[in-house]
Amino acid sequence: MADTRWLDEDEQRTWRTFLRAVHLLDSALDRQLRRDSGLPHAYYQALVALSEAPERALTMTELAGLLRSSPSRLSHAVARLEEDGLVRRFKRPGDRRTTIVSLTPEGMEVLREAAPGHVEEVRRVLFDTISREQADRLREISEAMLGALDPGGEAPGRPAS
Amino acid sequence: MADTRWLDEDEQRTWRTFLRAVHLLDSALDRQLRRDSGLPHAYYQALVALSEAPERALTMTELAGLLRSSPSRLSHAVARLEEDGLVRRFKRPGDRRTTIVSLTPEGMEVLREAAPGHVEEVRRVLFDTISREQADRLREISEAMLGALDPGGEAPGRPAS
DNA sequence: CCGGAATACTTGAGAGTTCAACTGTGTTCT
DNA sequence: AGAACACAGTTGAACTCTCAAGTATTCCGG
Repeated sequence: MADTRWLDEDEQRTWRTFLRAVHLLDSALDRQLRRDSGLPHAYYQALVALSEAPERALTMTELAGLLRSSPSRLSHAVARLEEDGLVRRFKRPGDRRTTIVSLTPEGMEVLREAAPGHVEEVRRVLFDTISREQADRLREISEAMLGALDPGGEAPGRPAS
Repeated sequence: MADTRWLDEDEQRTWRTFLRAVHLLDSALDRQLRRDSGLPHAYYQALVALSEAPERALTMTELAGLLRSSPSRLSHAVARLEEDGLVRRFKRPGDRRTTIVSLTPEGMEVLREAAPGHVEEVRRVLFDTISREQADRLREISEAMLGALDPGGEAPGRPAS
């Protein structure tokens, strides 16, 4: 660890502006989802991932992988979602280690009800405030970040937010 | 609330890529800071804000404003920082409502020790992975987001990260 | 085919965040 | 002056996330 390569003034401003934007964006989304559907954003994302999976079911490990979540975090989350009846958990036949999580009809319903408001919020805080071209740049930048942060990670999938 | 303006495929990919990048970036920073200094990122930011203030002191309200933090969150945070001896709290003479938080020498020292590693991490996850030009674009995009998220918010300050 | 490593989670404790309610102080209006 | 209101912060409970351990299976080398 030699001398620190401090941030120059431009980098400082960029960094702080970015941090603040991300912080506010995250809070806005989380608050909107909690208010309108009772789910934190992270839990909502879990339901989305399940809804797009074949059979609307995934193993804990698969789901954790998609969400970049620790096993522990996911375990707690799924426990809560199961209590609420939004997902169901059962063992995979033939492998008693593996737990399969599947989205229940109730979970799907909660998702259907939450989605429109969520998408509106995503537009409000992001896509309505930047141009199409800026969005393209943002994606490139995000992909570059993922290079360092998520080596070997596939690009996220396509379907419904 | 008329028909939902769903995200098109490009927007979906951008959104998900961005979300994932931000999530990983945040975790990386938080983990690095907790490991190396025992402070969560939010607490570190509070110390930074104080260190840059005149007299290294701010009122709770001022600090909450700079950090875009709720009064409650800040109150809990400052309570913890005070227990650790990194900040001190006292009432403003002449206004018994107002609490002033000031950075202690110990707090300043913790900051000094944490800063280099933190900056390295910021470089690693952001500035080393994108070009100078992308950084400029990122700042513009972040500023645009802040237009919707933080109406009437001044641009963040300049000094040390 | 047996013992050690790897896999797939789960659990519990400790922190941090949120939300709603509450306390104590200034301000304002009449 | 007095009532109503606004302001500045704090508190407690519920919840979520993290980290370290622990449990239960399955895989693998000798």
